[in-house]
Amino acid sequence: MEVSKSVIRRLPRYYRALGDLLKKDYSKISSKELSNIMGLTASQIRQDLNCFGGFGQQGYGYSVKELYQEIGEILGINKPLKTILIGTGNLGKTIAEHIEFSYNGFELIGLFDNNDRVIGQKIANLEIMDINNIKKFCIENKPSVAVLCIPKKAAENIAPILINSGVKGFWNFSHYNLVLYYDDVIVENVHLDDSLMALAFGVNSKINK
Amino acid sequence: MEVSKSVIRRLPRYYRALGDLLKKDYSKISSKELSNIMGLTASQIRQDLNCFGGFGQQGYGYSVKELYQEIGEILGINKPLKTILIGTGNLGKTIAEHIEFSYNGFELIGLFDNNDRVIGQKIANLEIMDINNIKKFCIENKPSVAVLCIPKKAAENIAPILINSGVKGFWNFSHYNLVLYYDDVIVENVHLDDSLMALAFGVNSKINK
DNA sequence: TAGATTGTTAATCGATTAACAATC
DNA sequence: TAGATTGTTAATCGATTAACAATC
Repeated sequence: MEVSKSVIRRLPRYYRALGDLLKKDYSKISSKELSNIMGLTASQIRQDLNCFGGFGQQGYGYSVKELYQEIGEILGINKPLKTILIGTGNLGKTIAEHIEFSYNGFELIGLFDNNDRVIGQKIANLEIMDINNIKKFCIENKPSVAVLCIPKKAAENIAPILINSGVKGFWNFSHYNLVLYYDDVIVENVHLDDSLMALAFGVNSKINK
Repeated sequence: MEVSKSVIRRLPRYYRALGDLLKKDYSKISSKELSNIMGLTASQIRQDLNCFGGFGQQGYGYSVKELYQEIGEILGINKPLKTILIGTGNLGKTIAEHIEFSYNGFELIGLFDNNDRVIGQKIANLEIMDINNIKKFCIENKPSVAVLCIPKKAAENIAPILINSGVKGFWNFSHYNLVLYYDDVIVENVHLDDSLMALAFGVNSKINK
C-alpha cells in the first residue's frame, strides 16, 4: 500500500522526537507518551508506524533506540544521496554552507552557477562550476537530487536537462512548479514567501477578530 | 465559518499565480484555466474562493486584477505587521538580509541576539540589539510577529516573554513546538531538515522500487 | 436568446480518531 | 495471572470532486 503524503511528512518529526528521547536516555516509550510529546493522538502514531511494520510490543510500548533506527532506515538517512546545488546567490550560498546535508541523508557533490564572476570560487569546500558543464557532470557523477536556488525561468530551462541526466528528486526553492510538467519526479517545494503570507493571514485574522 | 488550513495554504499560491497573469496582461480567467495553470481542479478553486465571497461572474469568469487585489486584501499584504527577528546567526542573518518582508505583508523593525560580539552591528539597516532589552522594546514598539532563528532551548525561554508582550504570530525556524504550549498563537513552522528528510524518503522509495 | 461559467449542494474519497481483541 | 499497550478494524470527520441549477 502507498504511504500517504501526510504520513511521510510526520516521519521526520518522529525521527527528531525519538532522537531527543534517546539523548535523554529513554529506553522505551508508549504511543500515549509520544503523543503527548508531539501533539498527536496515540492512535495516529500507531497507525503511522504500522504502515511500515509492527515495531512495538503489546503491554510494553516501543524501544526508543530501535524505533529511531527503524525510522532512520525508512527515511534512508544512512545511504547519502548524491546532490548538486544550482544557483549560488544569496539563498544558494547560505544553503550550501549551512544546511547539514549529510545529517539528513544527502551528500553535496557539486555547485553550479551561470555567473562568470563566481564560477571557480569555493563554497562549502566545493568549487562553483559553470552551469554549461552540468550535463557532462551529471553523466559522470550521477547525482540523484538537485537543489534549485534559481529563478523560475532558469528552473524551467534546467529541469529537462537534469531529469534526462537521471536526477530523480528536487529540493525546489524556485517558483517553478515541476510537478506540473514532470510527473515521474519527487519534489519538495520550499516557498518561504508562501509561508510568510500564510502567517500574515493568520495574524491578521486574529487581530481583526 | 472557519477557513481551513488547506485553503489558507493555497491562498499565497493563488496570489502568486494571479500576479503572474497580471504581468502577462490577462484581464480575465476562468476557474478551468486557472486550474490548468496551478494543477488544481476548477471545482476546488471555486470552493476556495467562495470561502471569502463571490468574486466571479457567471458565464465570464474572474477579473484577474480584481481577484488579485481581493486575495491581497484577504492575506492582509498591504497592512504591514511589525516584526522582530531573534537570533542573527547564519540563518537569521540571511533571512534578515534577503527575505522581502515588505512584499509579504511584514515590516522588520528590530533584530536581537545574545552574543556580545554581534550586538551593535548593523544588518539590513537595523542595529542588532541585546536580547535582554527585548521586553522593553516590545512594550514600546508592539511588534505582532517574531521570527525565531534560535535553538530550541532558547526559543523555549524567550517564547513566554514575547507572548506576554503581545506577540501574536511566529515564523518559527527552531524546533521548539510552540503550539504545544501556547494555544492562542499563530505559528508557521519552517523545518528545512524535515523537508529534506521527506525528500530523502521519496527519492529512496523511487530508487528502490 | 444561447453558451459559458459561476456558486453551491450532494457524493466521494481519504485521513484521523475511537474501539477493542490480541498478546506481551 | 492481571495490567498495559499494541495492532487493526470500524466509525467519524473533513476535504476534495462532481454535478447542476442559477445567471451573466
